[in-house]
Amino acid sequence: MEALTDRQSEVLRLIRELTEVSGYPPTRAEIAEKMGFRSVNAAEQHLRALEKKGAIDISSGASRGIRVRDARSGGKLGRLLELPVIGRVAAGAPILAEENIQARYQLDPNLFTPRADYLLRVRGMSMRDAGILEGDLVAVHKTPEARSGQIVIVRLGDEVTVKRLRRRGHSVQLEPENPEFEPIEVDARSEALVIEGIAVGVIRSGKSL
Amino acid sequence: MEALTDRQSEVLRLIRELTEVSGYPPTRAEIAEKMGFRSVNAAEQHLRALEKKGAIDISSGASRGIRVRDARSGGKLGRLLELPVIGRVAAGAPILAEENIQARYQLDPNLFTPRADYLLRVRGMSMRDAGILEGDLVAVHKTPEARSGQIVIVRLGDEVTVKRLRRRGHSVQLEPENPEFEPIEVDARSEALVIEGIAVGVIRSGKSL
DNA sequence: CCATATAGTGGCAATATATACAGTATGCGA
DNA sequence: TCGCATACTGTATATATTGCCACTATATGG
Repeated sequence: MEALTDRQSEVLRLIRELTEVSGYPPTRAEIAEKMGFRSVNAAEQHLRALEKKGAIDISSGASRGIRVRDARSGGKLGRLLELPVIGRVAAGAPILAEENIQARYQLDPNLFTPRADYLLRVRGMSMRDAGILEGDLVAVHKTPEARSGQIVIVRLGDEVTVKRLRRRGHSVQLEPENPEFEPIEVDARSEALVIEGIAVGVIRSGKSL
Repeated sequence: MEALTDRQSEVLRLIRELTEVSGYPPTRAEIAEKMGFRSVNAAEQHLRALEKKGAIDISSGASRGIRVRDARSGGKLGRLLELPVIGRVAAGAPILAEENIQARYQLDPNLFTPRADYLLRVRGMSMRDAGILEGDLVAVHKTPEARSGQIVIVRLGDEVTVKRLRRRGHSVQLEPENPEFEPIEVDARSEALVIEGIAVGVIRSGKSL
Protein backbone atom coordinates (compact mmCIF):
# COMPACT_ATOMS: atom_id res chain seq x y z
CA MET A 1 0.00 0.00 0.00
CA GLU A 2 1.34 3.39 -1.05
CA ALA A 3 1.97 6.01 1.64
CA LEU A 4 -0.99 8.17 2.56
CA THR A 5 -0.93 11.91 3.12
CA ASP A 6 -1.92 13.28 6.52
CA ARG A 7 -5.29 14.36 5.23
CA GLN A 8 -5.93 10.98 3.60
CA SER A 9 -5.04 9.21 6.83
CA GLU A 10 -7.53 11.38 8.66
CA VAL A 11 -10.24 10.46 6.19
CA LEU A 12 -9.36 6.78 6.45
CA ARG A 13 -9.47 6.93 10.23
CA LEU A 14 -12.83 8.67 10.08
CA ILE A 15 -14.21 5.97 7.78
CA ARG A 16 -13.04 3.29 10.22
CA GLU A 17 -14.59 5.12 13.13
CA LEU A 18 -17.94 5.77 11.49
CA THR A 19 -18.16 2.18 10.28
CA GLU A 20 -17.40 0.94 13.76
CA VAL A 21 -19.96 3.17 15.44
CA SER A 22 -22.88 2.84 13.06
CA GLY A 23 -22.27 -0.64 11.69
CA TYR A 24 -22.07 0.52 8.09
CA PRO A 25 -19.69 2.71 6.08
CA PRO A 26 -20.38 6.44 5.61
CA THR A 27 -21.61 8.23 2.50
CA ARG A 28 -19.64 11.00 0.81
CA ALA A 29 -21.93 13.52 2.45
CA GLU A 30 -21.32 12.10 5.92
CA ILE A 31 -17.56 12.14 5.42
CA ALA A 32 -17.70 15.72 4.14
CA GLU A 33 -19.77 16.83 7.10
CA LYS A 34 -17.53 15.21 9.71
CA MET A 35 -14.36 16.43 8.01
CA GLY A 36 -15.79 19.92 7.66
CA PHE A 37 -15.83 19.95 3.83
CA ARG A 38 -18.47 22.12 2.29
CA SER A 39 -18.44 20.02 -0.84
CA VAL A 40 -19.19 16.32 -0.99
CA ASN A 41 -16.83 16.14 -3.88
CA ALA A 42 -13.90 16.69 -1.55
CA ALA A 43 -14.84 13.40 0.07
CA GLU A 44 -15.23 11.77 -3.32
CA GLN A 45 -11.73 12.86 -4.33
CA HIS A 46 -10.25 11.51 -1.12
CA LEU A 47 -11.97 8.19 -1.65
CA ARG A 48 -10.56 7.92 -5.15
CA ALA A 49 -7.10 8.66 -3.82
CA LEU A 50 -7.49 6.09 -1.04
CA GLU A 51 -8.66 3.48 -3.51
CA LYS A 52 -5.83 4.21 -5.89
CA LYS A 53 -3.35 3.74 -3.07
CA GLY A 54 -4.95 0.47 -2.08
CA ALA A 55 -6.26 1.55 1.31
CA ILE A 56 -9.90 0.87 0.48
CA ASP A 57 -12.11 -0.81 -2.09
CA ILE A 58 -15.06 1.01 -3.60
CA SER A 59 -18.00 -0.81 -5.18
CA SER A 60 -19.22 1.43 -7.92
CA GLY A 61 -22.90 2.23 -7.90
CA ALA A 62 -23.47 0.88 -4.42
CA SER A 63 -24.34 3.32 -1.70
CA ARG A 64 -21.90 3.23 1.20
CA GLY A 65 -19.86 0.85 -0.93
CA ILE A 66 -16.62 1.43 0.93
CA ARG A 67 -14.56 -1.40 2.34
CA VAL A 68 -11.45 -0.66 4.36
CA ARG A 69 -8.83 -3.12 3.19
CA ASP A 70 -6.55 -4.40 5.92
CA ALA A 71 -9.47 -4.46 8.37
CA ARG A 72 -9.28 -8.20 8.61
CA SER A 73 -5.72 -8.78 7.60
CA GLY A 74 -3.80 -11.91 8.43
CA GLY A 75 -6.72 -14.21 8.91
CA LYS A 76 -5.13 -15.99 11.82
CA LEU A 77 -6.00 -14.77 15.28
CA GLY A 78 -4.26 -16.27 18.23
CA ARG A 79 -4.74 -19.97 18.22
CA LEU A 80 -7.84 -19.77 16.12
CA LEU A 81 -8.29 -20.56 12.49
CA GLU A 82 -10.28 -18.24 10.34
CA LEU A 83 -11.56 -20.33 7.49
CA PRO A 84 -12.90 -18.89 4.25
CA VAL A 85 -16.20 -20.22 2.95
CA ILE A 86 -16.00 -21.06 -0.73
CA GLY A 87 -19.22 -20.87 -2.71
CA ARG A 88 -19.51 -21.15 -6.42
CA VAL A 89 -16.05 -21.56 -7.91
CA ALA A 90 -15.42 -19.36 -10.92
CA ALA A 91 -14.22 -21.26 -13.96
CA GLY A 92 -10.47 -21.28 -14.26
CA ALA A 93 -9.84 -19.49 -10.98
CA PRO A 94 -8.07 -21.23 -8.12
CA ILE A 95 -10.46 -22.35 -5.36
CA LEU A 96 -9.12 -19.93 -2.81
CA ALA A 97 -9.33 -16.88 -5.10
CA GLU A 98 -10.85 -13.88 -3.35
CA GLU A 99 -13.83 -13.85 -5.68
CA ASN A 100 -14.95 -17.26 -4.46
CA ILE A 101 -15.02 -16.34 -0.78
CA GLN A 102 -18.50 -15.88 0.63
CA ALA A 103 -17.69 -15.46 4.30
CA ARG A 104 -15.15 -16.32 6.95
CA TYR A 105 -15.70 -18.23 10.13
CA GLN A 106 -13.44 -18.79 13.08
CA LEU A 107 -13.17 -22.39 14.12
CA ASP A 108 -11.39 -24.30 16.81
CA PRO A 109 -8.30 -25.94 15.25
CA ASN A 110 -8.92 -29.04 17.35
CA LEU A 111 -12.26 -29.66 15.75
CA PHE A 112 -10.96 -31.33 12.62
CA THR A 113 -7.98 -33.61 12.02
CA PRO A 114 -6.00 -33.12 9.89
CA ARG A 115 -6.34 -29.36 9.95
CA ALA A 116 -9.11 -27.78 7.86
CA ASP A 117 -7.93 -25.15 5.37
CA TYR A 118 -11.24 -23.94 4.03
CA LEU A 119 -14.95 -24.65 3.94
CA LEU A 120 -16.66 -25.57 0.70
CA ARG A 121 -20.40 -25.09 0.26
CA VAL A 122 -21.91 -28.24 -1.19
CA ARG A 123 -24.19 -28.14 -4.20
CA GLY A 124 -26.41 -31.05 -5.08
CA MET A 125 -27.36 -34.21 -3.27
CA SER A 126 -24.86 -36.68 -4.70
CA MET A 127 -23.39 -37.41 -1.25
CA ARG A 128 -26.74 -37.62 0.54
CA ASP A 129 -26.18 -41.09 2.00
CA ALA A 130 -22.90 -39.97 3.54
CA GLY A 131 -24.89 -37.36 5.42
CA ILE A 132 -23.64 -34.50 3.23
CA LEU A 133 -26.57 -32.45 1.99
CA GLU A 134 -27.04 -29.48 -0.31
CA GLY A 135 -25.89 -26.29 1.39
CA ASP A 136 -23.65 -28.05 3.89
CA LEU A 137 -20.13 -26.80 4.45
CA VAL A 138 -17.43 -29.41 3.93
CA ALA A 139 -14.23 -28.75 5.86
CA VAL A 140 -11.38 -29.39 3.45
CA HIS A 141 -7.77 -30.26 4.21
CA LYS A 142 -5.74 -29.07 1.25
CA THR A 143 -3.62 -31.92 -0.09
CA PRO A 144 -3.07 -33.64 -3.42
CA GLU A 145 -2.67 -36.99 -1.69
CA ALA A 146 -5.76 -39.03 -1.06
CA ARG A 147 -6.24 -42.68 -0.26
CA SER A 148 -8.88 -44.96 -1.66
CA GLY A 149 -12.06 -44.74 0.38
CA GLN A 150 -11.60 -41.14 1.46
CA ILE A 151 -14.05 -38.40 0.58
CA VAL A 152 -12.22 -36.02 -1.71
CA ILE A 153 -12.71 -32.59 -3.21
CA VAL A 154 -11.74 -32.77 -6.85
CA ARG A 155 -11.73 -30.53 -9.84
CA LEU A 156 -12.91 -32.09 -13.05
CA GLY A 157 -12.38 -29.55 -15.78
CA ASP A 158 -14.24 -26.51 -14.52
CA GLU A 159 -16.36 -28.36 -11.98
CA VAL A 160 -15.47 -28.70 -8.31
CA THR A 161 -17.13 -31.71 -6.77
CA VAL A 162 -17.17 -33.82 -3.61
CA LYS A 163 -17.07 -37.60 -4.06
CA ARG A 164 -15.65 -40.76 -2.52
CA LEU A 165 -12.39 -41.85 -4.11
CA ARG A 166 -11.65 -45.40 -5.29
CA ARG A 167 -8.32 -46.23 -6.89
CA ARG A 168 -8.20 -49.03 -9.43
CA GLY A 169 -4.76 -49.30 -10.90
CA HIS A 170 -4.34 -46.53 -13.44
CA SER A 171 -7.90 -45.36 -13.19
CA VAL A 172 -9.72 -43.52 -10.48
CA GLN A 173 -13.36 -43.88 -9.65
CA LEU A 174 -15.36 -41.03 -8.11
CA GLU A 175 -18.33 -42.54 -6.31
CA PRO A 176 -21.40 -40.60 -5.27
CA GLU A 177 -23.19 -41.72 -2.11
CA ASN A 178 -26.63 -41.71 -3.61
CA PRO A 179 -27.99 -44.44 -5.90
CA GLU A 180 -29.63 -41.80 -8.10
CA PHE A 181 -26.19 -40.68 -9.27
CA GLU A 182 -23.66 -42.51 -11.41
CA PRO A 183 -20.01 -43.08 -10.51
CA ILE A 184 -17.46 -41.25 -12.64
CA GLU A 185 -14.38 -43.01 -13.96
CA VAL A 186 -11.31 -40.98 -14.87
CA ASP A 187 -7.78 -41.78 -15.88
CA ALA A 188 -5.53 -40.86 -12.93
CA ARG A 189 -3.00 -39.32 -15.29
CA SER A 190 -5.64 -37.12 -16.90
CA GLU A 191 -4.91 -33.42 -16.84
CA ALA A 192 -8.56 -32.73 -16.18
CA LEU A 193 -8.49 -34.37 -12.73
CA VAL A 194 -7.05 -32.39 -9.86
CA ILE A 195 -7.37 -33.56 -6.28
CA GLU A 196 -7.86 -30.38 -4.25
CA GLY A 197 -8.07 -31.97 -0.84
CA ILE A 198 -9.81 -34.40 1.47
CA ALA A 199 -12.94 -33.85 3.51
CA VAL A 200 -12.18 -33.71 7.22
CA GLY A 201 -15.52 -32.49 8.47
CA VAL A 202 -19.03 -31.28 7.73
CA ILE A 203 -20.92 -28.32 9.12
CA ARG A 204 -24.59 -27.74 8.54
CA SER A 205 -26.28 -24.58 9.67
CA GLY A 206 -29.71 -23.13 9.32
CA LYS A 207 -32.03 -23.83 6.44
CA SER A 208 -30.90 -27.29 5.47
CA LEU A 209 -31.96 -28.54 8.90
CA MET B 1 -34.36 -11.02 22.11
CA GLU B 2 -37.62 -12.64 21.13
CA ALA B 3 -37.51 -15.92 19.25
CA LEU B 4 -37.19 -15.63 15.50
CA THR B 5 -39.09 -17.68 12.97
CA ASP B 6 -37.20 -19.90 10.58
CA ARG B 7 -37.58 -17.45 7.75
CA GLN B 8 -36.51 -14.54 9.91
CA SER B 9 -33.44 -16.47 11.01
CA GLU B 10 -32.58 -17.11 7.39
CA VAL B 11 -32.85 -13.43 6.60
CA LEU B 12 -30.72 -12.53 9.60
CA ARG B 13 -28.10 -15.05 8.61
CA LEU B 14 -28.10 -13.69 5.08
CA ILE B 15 -27.62 -10.14 6.35
CA ARG B 16 -24.67 -11.30 8.46
CA GLU B 17 -23.16 -13.11 5.53
CA LEU B 18 -23.57 -10.29 3.04
CA THR B 19 -22.20 -7.77 5.52
CA GLU B 20 -19.26 -10.05 6.16
CA VAL B 21 -18.44 -10.53 2.51
CA SER B 22 -18.93 -7.04 1.14
CA GLY B 23 -18.05 -4.99 4.18
CA TYR B 24 -21.38 -3.20 4.31
CA PRO B 25 -24.97 -4.27 4.97
CA PRO B 26 -27.30 -5.19 2.12
CA THR B 27 -30.17 -3.14 0.70
CA ARG B 28 -33.76 -4.39 0.66
CA ALA B 29 -33.37 -5.23 -3.00
CA GLU B 30 -30.23 -7.28 -2.37
CA ILE B 31 -31.90 -9.23 0.40
CA ALA B 32 -34.93 -9.86 -1.79
CA GLU B 33 -32.76 -11.06 -4.65
CA LYS B 34 -30.68 -13.46 -2.55
CA MET B 35 -33.74 -14.79 -0.70
CA GLY B 36 -35.62 -15.17 -3.96
CA PHE B 37 -38.39 -12.65 -3.16
CA ARG B 38 -39.94 -10.98 -6.13
CA SER B 39 -40.93 -7.99 -4.04
CA VAL B 40 -38.51 -5.81 -2.13
CA ASN B 41 -41.28 -5.25 0.33
CA ALA B 42 -40.93 -8.83 1.55
CA ALA B 43 -37.43 -7.89 2.68
CA GLU B 44 -38.74 -4.69 4.24
CA GLN B 45 -41.31 -6.62 6.26
CA HIS B 46 -38.71 -9.06 7.50
CA LEU B 47 -36.46 -6.20 8.55
CA ARG B 48 -39.30 -4.64 10.51
CA ALA B 49 -39.99 -7.93 12.24
CA LEU B 50 -36.30 -8.42 13.03
CA GLU B 51 -36.07 -4.92 14.46
CA LYS B 52 -39.20 -5.40 16.53
CA LYS B 53 -37.74 -8.56 17.99
CA GLY B 54 -34.50 -6.81 18.79
CA ALA B 55 -32.30 -8.74 16.37
CA ILE B 56 -31.23 -5.68 14.38
CA ASP B 57 -31.33 -1.91 14.49
CA ILE B 58 -32.47 0.10 11.50
CA SER B 59 -31.49 3.72 10.92
CA SER B 60 -34.38 5.31 9.12
CA GLY B 61 -33.57 7.13 5.95
CA ALA B 62 -30.07 5.80 5.72
CA SER B 63 -29.27 3.43 2.88
CA ARG B 64 -27.99 0.07 4.08
CA GLY B 65 -28.80 1.30 7.58
CA ILE B 66 -28.96 -2.16 9.09
CA ARG B 67 -26.94 -3.09 12.12
CA VAL B 68 -27.01 -6.63 13.42
CA ARG B 69 -27.03 -6.54 17.19
CA ASP B 70 -24.38 -8.38 19.18
CA ALA B 71 -22.45 -9.22 16.05
CA ARG B 72 -18.95 -8.28 15.21
CA SER B 73 -18.91 -4.78 13.85
CA GLY B 74 -16.70 -3.22 11.25
CA GLY B 75 -14.50 -6.21 10.71
CA LYS B 76 -13.58 -6.55 14.36
CA LEU B 77 -13.85 -10.06 15.59
CA GLY B 78 -16.42 -10.61 18.23
CA ARG B 79 -15.99 -12.76 21.22
CA LEU B 80 -15.95 -16.43 20.66
CA LEU B 81 -18.27 -18.96 22.09
CA GLU B 82 -16.83 -21.89 23.93
CA LEU B 83 -19.33 -24.67 23.60
CA PRO B 84 -19.32 -27.77 25.78
CA VAL B 85 -19.69 -31.15 24.10
CA ILE B 86 -22.28 -33.29 25.85
CA GLY B 87 -21.88 -37.04 25.62
CA ARG B 88 -23.95 -39.59 27.44
CA VAL B 89 -26.32 -37.81 29.79
CA ALA B 90 -26.37 -39.21 33.30
CA ALA B 91 -29.82 -40.16 34.52
CA GLY B 92 -31.49 -37.41 36.50
CA ALA B 93 -28.72 -34.86 35.96
CA PRO B 94 -29.33 -31.68 33.97
CA ILE B 95 -27.84 -31.83 30.48
CA LEU B 96 -25.23 -29.18 31.14
CA ALA B 97 -23.99 -30.78 34.37
CA GLU B 98 -20.21 -30.90 34.52
CA GLU B 99 -20.16 -34.69 34.52
CA ASN B 100 -21.71 -34.80 31.03
CA ILE B 101 -19.12 -32.56 29.40
CA GLN B 102 -16.65 -34.42 27.18
CA ALA B 103 -14.79 -31.51 25.65
CA ARG B 104 -15.08 -27.85 24.75
CA TYR B 105 -14.70 -26.24 21.36
CA GLN B 106 -14.48 -22.61 20.41
CA LEU B 107 -16.84 -21.70 17.61
CA ASP B 108 -17.71 -18.61 15.66
CA PRO B 109 -20.93 -17.15 17.12
CA ASN B 110 -22.11 -16.28 13.62
CA LEU B 111 -22.04 -19.84 12.46
CA PHE B 112 -25.41 -20.80 13.87
CA THR B 113 -28.65 -18.84 14.22
CA PRO B 114 -30.15 -18.70 16.76
CA ARG B 115 -27.07 -19.00 18.94
CA ALA B 116 -25.82 -22.47 19.82
CA ASP B 117 -25.51 -23.15 23.55
CA TYR B 118 -23.94 -26.59 23.51
CA LEU B 119 -23.04 -29.52 21.28
CA LEU B 120 -24.69 -32.87 21.77
CA ARG B 121 -23.05 -36.07 20.56
CA VAL B 122 -25.63 -38.09 18.63
CA ARG B 123 -26.19 -41.77 19.36
CA GLY B 124 -27.99 -44.03 16.94
CA MET B 125 -29.11 -43.60 13.38
CA SER B 126 -32.72 -42.51 13.90
CA MET B 127 -32.13 -39.18 12.12
CA ARG B 128 -30.07 -40.65 9.28
CA ASP B 129 -32.24 -39.27 6.48
CA ALA B 130 -31.92 -35.76 7.87
CA GLY B 131 -28.18 -36.10 7.44
CA ILE B 132 -27.55 -36.56 11.16
CA LEU B 133 -25.43 -39.64 11.75
CA GLU B 134 -24.11 -41.51 14.76
CA GLY B 135 -21.25 -39.60 16.35
CA ASP B 136 -22.25 -36.22 14.86
CA LEU B 137 -22.39 -33.17 17.08
CA VAL B 138 -25.72 -31.39 17.03
CA ALA B 139 -25.53 -27.69 17.89
CA VAL B 140 -28.38 -26.99 20.29
CA HIS B 141 -30.08 -23.71 21.05
CA LYS B 142 -31.44 -23.99 24.56
CA THR B 143 -35.14 -23.13 24.56
CA PRO B 144 -38.35 -24.75 25.74
CA GLU B 145 -40.20 -23.30 22.75
CA ALA B 146 -40.24 -25.36 19.60
CA ARG B 147 -42.49 -25.24 16.58
CA SER B 148 -43.88 -28.12 14.65
CA GLY B 149 -41.42 -29.34 12.04
CA GLN B 150 -38.30 -28.32 13.90
CA ILE B 151 -35.66 -30.78 14.98
CA VAL B 152 -35.70 -30.82 18.75
CA ILE B 153 -33.63 -32.18 21.59
CA VAL B 154 -36.00 -33.71 24.13
CA ARG B 155 -35.78 -35.59 27.34
CA LEU B 156 -38.15 -38.51 27.67
CA GLY B 157 -37.77 -39.84 31.16
CA ASP B 158 -34.07 -40.52 31.47
CA GLU B 159 -33.34 -40.56 27.75
CA VAL B 160 -32.13 -37.57 25.77
CA THR B 161 -33.01 -37.88 22.12
CA VAL B 162 -33.02 -35.91 18.87
CA LYS B 163 -36.17 -36.05 16.75
CA ARG B 164 -38.39 -33.98 14.53
CA LEU B 165 -41.32 -32.44 16.38
CA ARG B 166 -44.93 -32.55 15.17
CA ARG B 167 -47.68 -30.95 17.20
CA ARG B 168 -51.14 -32.48 16.99
CA GLY B 169 -53.44 -30.71 19.36
CA HIS B 170 -52.67 -31.94 22.84
CA SER B 171 -50.32 -34.61 21.74
CA VAL B 172 -46.83 -34.37 20.40
CA GLN B 173 -45.25 -36.68 17.91
CA LEU B 174 -41.51 -37.28 17.83
CA GLU B 175 -40.62 -38.43 14.36
CA PRO B 176 -37.37 -40.16 13.46
CA GLU B 177 -35.97 -39.55 9.97
CA ASN B 178 -35.37 -43.17 9.19
CA PRO B 179 -38.07 -45.64 8.16
CA GLU B 180 -36.48 -48.32 10.33
CA PHE B 181 -37.56 -46.44 13.44
CA GLU B 182 -41.04 -45.81 14.80
CA PRO B 183 -42.48 -42.39 15.69
CA ILE B 184 -43.14 -41.76 19.36
CA GLU B 185 -46.37 -40.18 20.51
CA VAL B 186 -46.47 -38.35 23.83
CA ASP B 187 -48.99 -36.22 25.64
CA ALA B 188 -47.71 -32.65 25.56
CA ARG B 189 -48.69 -32.18 29.19
CA SER B 190 -46.77 -35.24 30.25
CA GLU B 191 -44.20 -34.65 32.95
CA ALA B 192 -41.92 -37.09 31.22
CA LEU B 193 -41.47 -34.84 28.17
CA VAL B 194 -39.08 -31.93 28.43
CA ILE B 195 -38.04 -29.92 25.39
CA GLU B 196 -34.42 -29.07 26.00
CA GLY B 197 -33.81 -27.10 22.84
CA ILE B 198 -33.83 -26.96 19.06
CA ALA B 199 -31.14 -28.11 16.67
CA VAL B 200 -29.47 -25.18 14.91
CA GLY B 201 -26.58 -26.98 13.30
CA VAL B 202 -24.63 -30.18 12.80
CA ILE B 203 -20.90 -30.80 12.93
CA ARG B 204 -19.28 -34.03 11.82
CA SER B 205 -15.61 -34.63 12.28
CA GLY B 206 -13.25 -37.47 11.74
CA LYS B 207 -14.11 -41.13 11.68
CA SER B 208 -17.79 -40.87 10.80
CA LEU B 209 -16.77 -39.49 7.43
C1' DC C 1 7.03 26.12 -18.00
C1' DC C 2 4.22 22.03 -17.90
C1' DA C 3 2.28 17.91 -16.06
C1' DT C 4 0.70 15.83 -11.98
C1' DA C 5 -0.81 15.23 -7.17
C1' DT C 6 -3.14 17.36 -3.40
C1' DA C 7 -7.06 19.79 -1.41
C1' DG C 8 -10.81 22.06 -1.95
C1' DT C 9 -15.96 24.80 -3.57
C1' DG C 10 -20.28 24.36 -6.03
C1' DG C 11 -23.76 22.27 -8.84
C1' DC C 12 -26.42 18.67 -11.13
C1' DA C 13 -28.31 14.42 -13.40
C1' DA C 14 -28.93 9.56 -13.06
C1' DT C 15 -29.88 6.04 -10.26
C1' DA C 16 -29.90 3.52 -5.91
C1' DT C 17 -32.68 3.05 -1.96
C1' DA C 18 -36.12 3.36 1.65
C1' DT C 19 -40.62 3.25 2.52
C1' DA C 20 -45.64 3.85 2.06
C1' DC C 21 -49.85 1.82 0.18
C1' DA C 22 -52.86 -1.86 -1.66
C1' DG C 23 -53.47 -6.54 -2.05
C1' DT C 24 -53.37 -12.13 -1.27
C1' DA C 25 -52.92 -16.16 1.61
C1' DT C 26 -52.09 -19.06 5.78
C1' DG C 27 -52.02 -20.45 10.56
C1' DC C 28 -53.14 -19.56 15.45
C1' DG C 29 -55.25 -18.29 19.67
C1' DA C 30 -59.38 -16.01 21.85
C1' DT D 1 -65.60 -15.98 13.85
C1' DC D 2 -62.46 -12.15 14.60
C1' DG D 3 -58.07 -10.17 15.04
C1' DC D 4 -53.23 -10.66 14.65
C1' DA D 5 -48.70 -12.36 13.10
C1' DT D 6 -46.35 -14.26 9.31
C1' DA D 7 -45.03 -14.28 4.56
C1' DC D 8 -45.37 -12.75 0.55
C1' DT D 9 -46.52 -9.85 -4.68
C1' DG D 10 -46.75 -5.49 -7.00
C1' DT D 11 -46.61 -0.45 -7.68
C1' DA D 12 -45.20 4.10 -6.75
C1' DT D 13 -42.64 8.00 -4.98
C1' DA D 14 -39.70 10.94 -2.29
C1' DT D 15 -35.19 11.21 -1.18
C1' DA D 16 -30.45 9.53 -0.46
C1' DT D 17 -26.37 8.83 -2.89
C1' DT D 18 -23.09 8.32 -6.46
C1' DG D 19 -20.49 10.15 -9.89
C1' DC D 20 -19.53 13.61 -13.19
C1' DC D 21 -18.51 18.45 -14.66
C1' DA D 22 -16.38 23.07 -14.13
C1' DC D 23 -13.42 25.74 -11.44
C1' DT D 24 -9.66 27.63 -7.84
C1' DA D 25 -5.33 27.14 -5.50
C1' DT D 26 -0.83 25.23 -3.75
C1' DA D 27 3.10 22.32 -4.14
C1' DT D 28 6.55 19.24 -6.52
C1' DG D 29 9.44 17.17 -10.04
C1' DG D 30 10.99 17.11 -14.83
